[in-house]
Amino acid sequence: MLEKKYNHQEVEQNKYETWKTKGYFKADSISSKEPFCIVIPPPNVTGKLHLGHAWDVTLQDLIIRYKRMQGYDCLWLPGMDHAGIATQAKVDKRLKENGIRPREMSREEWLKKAWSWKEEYANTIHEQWAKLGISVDYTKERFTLDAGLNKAVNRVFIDLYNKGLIYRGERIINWDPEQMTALSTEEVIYKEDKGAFYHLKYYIEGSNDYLEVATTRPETLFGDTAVAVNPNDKRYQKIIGKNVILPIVNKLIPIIGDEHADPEFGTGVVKITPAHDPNDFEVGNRHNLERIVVMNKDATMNEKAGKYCGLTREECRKQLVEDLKSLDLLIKIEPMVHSVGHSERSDAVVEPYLSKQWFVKMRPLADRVLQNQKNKDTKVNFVPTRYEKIMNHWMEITYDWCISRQLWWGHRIPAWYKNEEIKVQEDCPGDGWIQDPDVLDTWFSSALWPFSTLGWPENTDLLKRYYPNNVLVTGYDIIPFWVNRMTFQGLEFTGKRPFKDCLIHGLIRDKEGRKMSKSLGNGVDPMDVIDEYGCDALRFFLTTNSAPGMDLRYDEEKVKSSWNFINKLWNASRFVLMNIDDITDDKYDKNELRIIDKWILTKKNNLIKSVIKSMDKYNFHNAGNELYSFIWNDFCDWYIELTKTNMTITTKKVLLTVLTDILKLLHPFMPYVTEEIYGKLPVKETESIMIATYPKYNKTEVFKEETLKLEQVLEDIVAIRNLKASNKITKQALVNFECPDQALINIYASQLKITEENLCSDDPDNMVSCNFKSSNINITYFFERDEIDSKIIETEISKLEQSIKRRETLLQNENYTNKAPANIVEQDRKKLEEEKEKLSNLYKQLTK
RNA sequence: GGGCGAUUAGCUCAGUUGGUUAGAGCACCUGCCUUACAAGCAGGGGGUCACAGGUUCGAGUCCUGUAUCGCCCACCA
Repeated sequence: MLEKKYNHQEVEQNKYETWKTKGYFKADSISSKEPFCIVIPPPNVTGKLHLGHAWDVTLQDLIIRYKRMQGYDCLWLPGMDHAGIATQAKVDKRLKENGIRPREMSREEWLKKAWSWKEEYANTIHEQWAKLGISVDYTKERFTLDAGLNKAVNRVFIDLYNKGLIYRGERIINWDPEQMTALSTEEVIYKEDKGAFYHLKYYIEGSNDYLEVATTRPETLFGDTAVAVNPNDKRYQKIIGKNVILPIVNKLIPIIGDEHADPEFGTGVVKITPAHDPNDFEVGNRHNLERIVVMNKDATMNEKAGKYCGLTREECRKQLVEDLKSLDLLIKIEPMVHSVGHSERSDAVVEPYLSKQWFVKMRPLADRVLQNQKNKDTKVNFVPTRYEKIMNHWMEITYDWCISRQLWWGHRIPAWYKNEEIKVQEDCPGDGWIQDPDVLDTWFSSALWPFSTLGWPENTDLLKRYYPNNVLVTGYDIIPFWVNRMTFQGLEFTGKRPFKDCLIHGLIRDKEGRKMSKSLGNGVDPMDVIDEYGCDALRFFLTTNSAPGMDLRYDEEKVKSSWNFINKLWNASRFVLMNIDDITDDKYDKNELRIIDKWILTKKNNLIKSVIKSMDKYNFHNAGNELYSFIWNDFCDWYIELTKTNMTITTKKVLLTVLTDILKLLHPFMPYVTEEIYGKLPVKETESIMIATYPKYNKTEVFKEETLKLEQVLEDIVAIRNLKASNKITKQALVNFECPDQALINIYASQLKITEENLCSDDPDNMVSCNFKSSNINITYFFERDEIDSKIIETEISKLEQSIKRRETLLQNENYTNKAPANIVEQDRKKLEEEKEKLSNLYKQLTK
């Protein structure tokens, strides 16, 4: 027998290990079953999982458990991401805390430390996955840096290189001076910073005139190789071709005409620093300008900066501005707010930096995606669909992807150098060849995740069976980094989309709607929530409190409310189990079904139909809310109450049937408690609910007529209770039933607590009669006159009268009756009749 | 500058292809320890669906515009 109160800690103990050892999580590859595959978005091995991860994996577990119960052969493939730059930063930080300078270690030694870090955090993540109850197939687990995936990465790199889609070149890239590596544009976060516009004098050669040049970055002037004006700008047209004297440096640089200079902006004169600005780089290309790098890799000034050599960018700017001022070359400093790029990981101000890096040529790859998205049978289907636009837009504007990183933690670039020669291949070409020391952007390997984890480039059985994946579940913030790149790599290397559907969820926010972050300290550890309320309560909260694609506010009250719901389920199950211990099978005799049984069976089947519909559309909040209201309102508040007075053997079997289906429908939402209760059922099809079959709509269990009849009875009961409550009637009234069906009379009597003494056959004198009539039942309540407040009845009457009037006008409107669908009009007619009937009963109550 | 989303009950959110008196949870009010559950039961109150137009027999839902908040992308010499 169940304990009186739901105890999540006890319920959730040991079950995960049992499921795992029984092999329930494993894909079975049985060819008669239809395959269904999800690959987990691999969490970074940089730390613990947060609430966002919990949400993400819970959604996937929900889908997988649902599909598994529906008879699919489900592979949910787990794994983790080495997270190059993020992990390297963490490992370095730890080494520094222990007084070790990471860059002074040998690469091999450092990698040993990194791998042991990986082991440590992988263990934590495994423990957390277990606590979240997720049914991933651990026998297929992968890591982005393991040998198989490395093979895939090399293959893709080499192949793209041979196709001319990967090249090495000197470009302006985003440089993180703290991590001392190149970044992709996606890894740069622009923030509004307070800066200034420094207006400087660039004297024109052989003249006392100067050009007023405005810049936010005076320290880069050492790299200036021209100043540009717009060729159409009348103010400056005449001086194009002349030279100016570069302040401090005192060398001559040309004045050039270039469209890049916007006459409307600033002074209309712009200094050109091709090695430190992407636009200037382009200008430099057009005018064949020299590119002078003025900084070292740590963003300190180099020898080109003369006496400022060795200073940081910031120090240099400060001193330089002082010096310009004293030389009367500074006109003014205009404070301004402008957006400045910061490194996503280190938060360092990113330096646009001329450097030799590897790039993926994006245009052809992106075009292929755009083309494919036009075909509804082969495109990636986003849920909600609006996110498809985000991907398409990215594909339209994307430019070449810088993929080399000056890091140690990652896939080594398969390129070899000997003097000026380059060979791109997996193995060392021979003596004297040196491999590129750099590694690839983490996302280069993550982009292959949907197929590399299945054994690609080998044409494995797994790949054939589970690719394309059925659905990918991730947050909208990851679309540019990951979803987009998986899509073009999938198309390029497998010829297919990586997944059919892409279910997008939002971000978890705190109760005030703020993003959860370390700096705000408003993060919530999912493990703490699980300790306090249980995994099932957390899961139910996460899956039923937002629509697809929307953000979710974490609200402890709602987790509590989920717990309460589970407790309700627990107690309802307790009631059922207390009453069915003599049951040996659940096959009820259809001829023995009473109206209440038929009603609940009908409702249950409608529920099944509607839950499946919602689940298939990823509308989990709908499915969950429907289950909630069925269980609480229909099953507990009505059916269980109705069974109490007359518990037949058939009713017991119906109780068991309905409870079993409820547990199965709820299992994807709350695996533990459903398993616990299922285990206590006297009759069940399988040893675990995980491998039981998902309920199906059964039309032989649907009884429309009886259901309607009982619904009316229940409505009456509510109306009578309401009448008694609003009139504060405490004395038991006299009641007269005119009804051929004793079963219905019993229902009224039990729910309204009417005993034999209250029954009367004649109209008593001096009492107010209240009539409730539904189908062929006529109930008359007799109350003491002073117990009935006529004002309450009058309000009722006026409400009804208004409604009747409204409906009559509507039905007289020919536009409406002609154009509206017949069933809608019919419904209105019916309602009107009902209202009129009700009204006449109310009049009787008033007049008698 | 371009795009997207939100705006519905005191709070947090749902609301299917337009269908006519708009739902839930929490909170609130009244009455109950009724043998599964007081973390509960029974009953109840509460909304000009941001605003202004339009289409329609009918609009929370579709169209146009406005406002406020939030996000994404681009630019910012």
